[in-house]
Formats: sequence, C-alpha cells, structure tokens
Amino acid sequence: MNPLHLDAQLCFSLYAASRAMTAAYAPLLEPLGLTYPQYLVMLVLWETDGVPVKHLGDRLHLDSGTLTPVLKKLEAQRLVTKARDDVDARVVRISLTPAGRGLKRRAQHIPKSLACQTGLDLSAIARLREELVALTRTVREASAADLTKGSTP
Amino acid sequence: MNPLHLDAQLCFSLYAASRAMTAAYAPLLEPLGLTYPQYLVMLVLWETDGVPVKHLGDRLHLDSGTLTPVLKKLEAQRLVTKARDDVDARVVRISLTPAGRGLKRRAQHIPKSLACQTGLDLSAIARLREELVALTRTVREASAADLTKGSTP
DNA sequence: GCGCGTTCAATTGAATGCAATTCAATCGTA
DNA sequence: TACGATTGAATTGCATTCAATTGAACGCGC
Repeated sequence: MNPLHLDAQLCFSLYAASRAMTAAYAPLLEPLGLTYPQYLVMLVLWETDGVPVKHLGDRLHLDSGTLTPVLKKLEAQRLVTKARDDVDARVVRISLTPAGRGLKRRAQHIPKSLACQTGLDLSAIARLREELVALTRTVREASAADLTKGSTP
Repeated sequence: MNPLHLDAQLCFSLYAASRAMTAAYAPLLEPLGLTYPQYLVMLVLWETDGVPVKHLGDRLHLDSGTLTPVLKKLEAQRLVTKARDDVDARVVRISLTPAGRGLKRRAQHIPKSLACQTGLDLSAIARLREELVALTRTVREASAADLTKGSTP
C-alpha cells in the first residue's frame, strides 16, 4: 500500500481513536463539571493528594503551560487548592478540597461505562493498553535520542 | 486494580500515545512547513485532489470549525486553492497547487521514518492500526446510539 | 558567601478541536 | 411551485496543547 495513504498510518488511527474516546467521556464527565484533561488531573490527585505540579506533569506528560490553566479552572470550581511548598518555594503543591475528594465517588462508574463502549473484554483492554504504553515509551525515547544527536554533534 | 487508577485507563494510554506520535512527526514536518493536522489534509489531497471540505471532514473526523482555519493556512502558504462547486454552490472544493503537489515528494520518507521510531515491524504496526480503527468505529457507534436513545425517549 | 547553571511555575502566542450558531443554497413535498 | 427542513461552510467562543520566554528559588563549586 502507498505509505502516504492515510489509512496506512498508525499515527492517524491513534489520533482518531484518542479523539473518539475523549468524545465518549464528555457526556459522562459533563454531570461532574469536568473536561477530560481536568478529569485526568483529578485521577492523579485521587491516587496521591498534595502533589507538586511537576508530578502531575510527569504523570500526564503535560507541561506547566498546559497544566496551569487547567488547575486554575479546578481551583475556580473549588475542587483543588494551591500552596507553595514549605521546604522548596519553587514548588506549588495541589491538594483536593473536601468537594474534590467527594467527587471521586461520583466518578466510580465511569471506567466501567467506557470499557463497555469499547466492546472489548477486560483482558483485551489491558493488552492493548500495554502495547500503547510500550509504544509511547519507545517513541519518546527515539525522539529524545534524536535531540541529543542532532544538537550536539 | 483500582479502576480509577490512571494506569488502568485505556483512554489515557491512547491520549499519551497519540500526543507522543504527533510530537515525533513535528521535527519531520517542520522542514515542509506543515503542522500535523495540515499534513493530514495534504495526505487526503495527495490521494484525491479537488475534494469538498465535507469530504476532508469525513475522512479525518474533523468538522468545518477545525478545518476552515487549517485550510486558510494551507491557502496562505499557496499549497491549496478553494473554489465553489459549479453544481452545488454550498460546496467548497479544495485543490492542490503545483507547489502542493510537489510537496508530496518531500514527504515520501516520513512514514518509514516514523515506523522506525515505533520500534515495531510492519505487520505489528498494521495489526495495531486495525485494532485502533475497529475501536474507533465501535466507540463512535456506541456514542451515536447513546444520543438517539437519550434525546428521544 | 558568591556566582551561575538548573529547576519549577507562570505567561505569552500560535494552532488546534469542538459545540453552537449563522447564513446561503438545496431538497423534499404538499 | 412555494416553503419548511436539511445541508455545507464559516464564524464565534471556550478549552486545551505546546514552544519559548520569564522570573523566582535552589544548589553546587570555588
């Protein structure tokens, strides 16, 4: 097949699948007043509260340019608070408010609901997820290697 | 595993993989003066020239709100032209300029280059791509079914 | 103790995505 | 053939995403 054919491209299928999945989340997140990136931040905070912005960025592969406006909106909704770290004043720690913690219960049903919409069983989902995690790591490492080789000959 | 755990979510792995792949394209597209969505439009036009905006939207799962500004930029770069359809004046057809057609040659190497960065062989790429296409269709159909059921009880 | 490179957030600007609306043009039908 | 419904693009507004820059704060080596 022509390698420049749209249908031959892995990247486009990823791009389309990602947007389709995000669109499927929207109606479930709307009652919670969350967008998808806001939901991702809440997922991390429900795991570990009071984390630095940097930690959120590492976890979600997002930088402060993306996270700062997202966190501002969560703060405006009184779901999180921001506070400078006592030890290192460069660090801003994000903490859940009681309302933010309480929202977790109302989100419990979302993963199963989405899993159903995929039409895949749990083992197929887990296998696909692992392939994608491995792919992401490989591509990111290849890009990082390109940078080091390209700029310092 | 806790279903609300970030690492358990298929959607996040898709979201991260899609962004990682798009980021890997950027340095290859930069010499061509294209962004990733602009490249996707060019891929469709290199397949079939002179198509309506609607056709691009169907192919890429994007609406006019996204495509109009992308097409304006391609037009500003003299890679495409816009023209009203003779038969149906609602339709705007997008056509390649000679420069737009010529750019195809300089893009030939990109698919292989990206394929290498994935660390997967061609059959693994094809299989993963097919899984994602199927997943996208399933999720989109489930969302469409939700809409019809939800709004007309 | 002092500089100096590094790190962490925030800011700015460009480019998407997408919902909702608008407007012109077309279509289906009574 | 009028006319209401539908369609195709464009526009507007909101929310990301990312590159690049800024500015404060930290830490290492002299």
